[in-house]
Amino acid sequence: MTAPFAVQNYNLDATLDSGQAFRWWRSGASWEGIIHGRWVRLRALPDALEAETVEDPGTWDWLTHYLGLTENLEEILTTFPADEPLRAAVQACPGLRLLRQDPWECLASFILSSTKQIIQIRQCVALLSRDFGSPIPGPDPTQPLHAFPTALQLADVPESALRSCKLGFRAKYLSAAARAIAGGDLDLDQLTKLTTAVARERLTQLPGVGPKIANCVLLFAYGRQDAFPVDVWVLRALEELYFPRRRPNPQTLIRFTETHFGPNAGYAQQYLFHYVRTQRPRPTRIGSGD
DNA sequence: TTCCAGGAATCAA
DNA sequence: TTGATTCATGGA
Repeated sequence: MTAPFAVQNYNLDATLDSGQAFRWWRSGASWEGIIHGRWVRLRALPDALEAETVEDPGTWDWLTHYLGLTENLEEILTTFPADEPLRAAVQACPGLRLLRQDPWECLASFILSSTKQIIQIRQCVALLSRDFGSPIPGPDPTQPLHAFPTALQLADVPESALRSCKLGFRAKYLSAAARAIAGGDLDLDQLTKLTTAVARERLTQLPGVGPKIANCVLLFAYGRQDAFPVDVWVLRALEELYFPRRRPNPQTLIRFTETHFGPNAGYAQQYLFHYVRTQRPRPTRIGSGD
């Protein structure tokens, strides 16, 4: 089943490969991934995206929602502050988008992301899905595919089995989170009704979820533009691009992110993140320079 | 305050 | 080839 979706200024490569989501594989000029338990192949066309599925999905709402196809990127960009770093970041990667992921998959993925690099996170997510996710139909019957395991499925998995997916010390965090969701202690659907601050507080009550991971979930799953995840890359971007001459303390930096970037701060964060990761050479580490 | 837990890729030496 | 670095959370 193939369908085209008209969209302007959508950078599929950058969006699917920008550390937001971890179940996408480049296949020639296309991307293959799994969204809500459905295999899908995506291809960029001029002013459109083409999607291919194995079965007739009926409605395509799950896909258009995930990809944020109704979002008006041009309008979002006009809300950015007119500063040089953001101008350069947007110019460096036009069409970069934010995805709208499933909250549980997003939360689980970022719990196991802590102190891991993107490639390792992808590996862990693949192993978890293979071992504990429900089988789903794919284009090649000899190649079994799996949905990302639900919280209910993971809640019953012994920690040792999670460790075999290379989760390391994060295994007990994922296990506890799965049990909290499966047992109803935390209702991910309810978070949509809460303010970002309160939702963040709920999320950080889970073990293994600090402010950075909570903000990733709030931004990448719930679309909260007032969630501004600060990881080592964004920290570097803020320091080098906005405060090149002094080293502000983290408090000052956080306050800066809360006010400077306007109503679409989350989008600004994504552009800065992608910019420092791809455009700029790794800074040469000079001993004890600071 | 500092260290460590798991671990695979990436660089510098 | 070896060795250092990367990643972010929580506990000792």
